[in-house]
Amino acid sequence: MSTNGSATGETTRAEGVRARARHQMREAILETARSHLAEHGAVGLSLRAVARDVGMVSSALYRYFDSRDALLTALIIDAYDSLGDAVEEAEGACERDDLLARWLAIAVTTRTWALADPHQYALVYGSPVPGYAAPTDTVTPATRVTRLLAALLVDVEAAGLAPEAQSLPPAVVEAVAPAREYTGGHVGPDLMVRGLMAWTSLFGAVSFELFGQRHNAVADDRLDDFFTEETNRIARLIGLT
Amino acid sequence: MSTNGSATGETTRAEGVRARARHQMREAILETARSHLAEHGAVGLSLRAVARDVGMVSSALYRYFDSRDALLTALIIDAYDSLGDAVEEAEGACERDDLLARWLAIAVTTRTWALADPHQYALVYGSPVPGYAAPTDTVTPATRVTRLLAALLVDVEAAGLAPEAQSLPPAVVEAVAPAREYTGGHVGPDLMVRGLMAWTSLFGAVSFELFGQRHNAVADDRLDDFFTEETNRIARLIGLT
DNA sequence: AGGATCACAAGAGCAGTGCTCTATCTGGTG
DNA sequence: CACCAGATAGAGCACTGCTCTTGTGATCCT
Repeated sequence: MSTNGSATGETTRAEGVRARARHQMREAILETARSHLAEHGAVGLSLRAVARDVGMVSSALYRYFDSRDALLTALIIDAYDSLGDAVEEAEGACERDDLLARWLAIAVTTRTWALADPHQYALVYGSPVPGYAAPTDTVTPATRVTRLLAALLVDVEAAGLAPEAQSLPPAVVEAVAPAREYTGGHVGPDLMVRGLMAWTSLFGAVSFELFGQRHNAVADDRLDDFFTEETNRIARLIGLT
Repeated sequence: MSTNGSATGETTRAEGVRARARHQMREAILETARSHLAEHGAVGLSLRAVARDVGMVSSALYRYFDSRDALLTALIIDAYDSLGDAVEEAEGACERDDLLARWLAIAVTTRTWALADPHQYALVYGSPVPGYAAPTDTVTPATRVTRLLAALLVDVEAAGLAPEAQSLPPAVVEAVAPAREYTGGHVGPDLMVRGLMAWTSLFGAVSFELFGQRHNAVADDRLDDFFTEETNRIARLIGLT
């Protein structure tokens, strides 16, 4: 049986000093784990090193996290939430009917956040650690930014801004059915294809820049400008200009 | 001083039994390393395990590769070349003036290759192993597919197919200068921006599919169709339809 | 209040890793 | 044939994730 997992949610209530201490310990571990991640990356994250830094022996750490993977999972949720917080705040600060601003907020904030902590970005949008299957705990925080994009698409459709729809093969309509259902059916197939491509392009751009694939293609000191240009063009793709 | 590095190129000439045996040994190591990579991924690649499988003790392997990173580098070059071979062959089989076919060949072959060996794809287009700086040996094989895309863009421009150029901020023109220089200046700034976006979209799409980010957005049994739709739309972006 | 219980921490230990150093062996070359 | 560079083997170091056992101290119940 897992010693953690359930512990996260309960301890917010005042259940006793024991539970509170436990929760604080967990947070302390996570904090140093975060800094280790930022410095050495996911593959360099050592359970023992984290334990040392937090001032305990490695075996004691297993009271708080079942395994290294469990710790990594917590960090992943952490990262998703961190990105979610940043993007939601930026997007939320925009006028609701300024759809272009909302898109740009999402895009720019995502990139800024990724550049600030590349390892954290790599943890969630890089190649998954082989053999590591994302637990179901991660899916909810993972959808926070996609939910914003979905809502944006709904508003684009409602505002009648969607570009003239192309005719689509039935197979493609079926392909995007899950995504459309996610938006309550308020987004047409063509716009959904565009939206998914916008999503792909955004994270493709960030990944390429972060993982060094842009080297020798785009001037290093002009990456900002190029990204801006990209996001503007993607905005046009989904009818925002 | 490195015991390998230089050994790769020389041993093709008949320099003696010793050198030939050495080269064969290197190849044998690489072969089992390849299979280990395909099975366990990059982080799971163990030098000792490879040595065991190839029938020698781990320390002996260091005669052929200076370190685990050196072995990984060889595998990276391997992967780039494997992808380069596949894409070049597919693209080369197209009519030279059928630009759309050439694009689709590049795109489809890339995806097929990636799906066939995800770990190998992740090795070159996934998040880089932290602390690992790609040696200069890898840049040449890495450019093989981008070279094809660059040539394609040149032909698009020459054929006058490039979409009507938008006005570009000077900073963006500067940003794409390296890429344009790479094409001998035969590609205009606007088309180059489009080309780079096509490039990121392609690899963004493949990465998203491979790394599980498409889950719950695109129907699992319709990923092929969706990818086809994407490549067709990207083709339009660079004037191919 | 005393005793049972349980969460927690510590340590030893196992199997594995990358890598180094030394000793041994062997086979192509002068 | 003798020689010695090049190849191999093995021991060893410091590290990893993880388990098991033991000790300790706070909590809770009778």
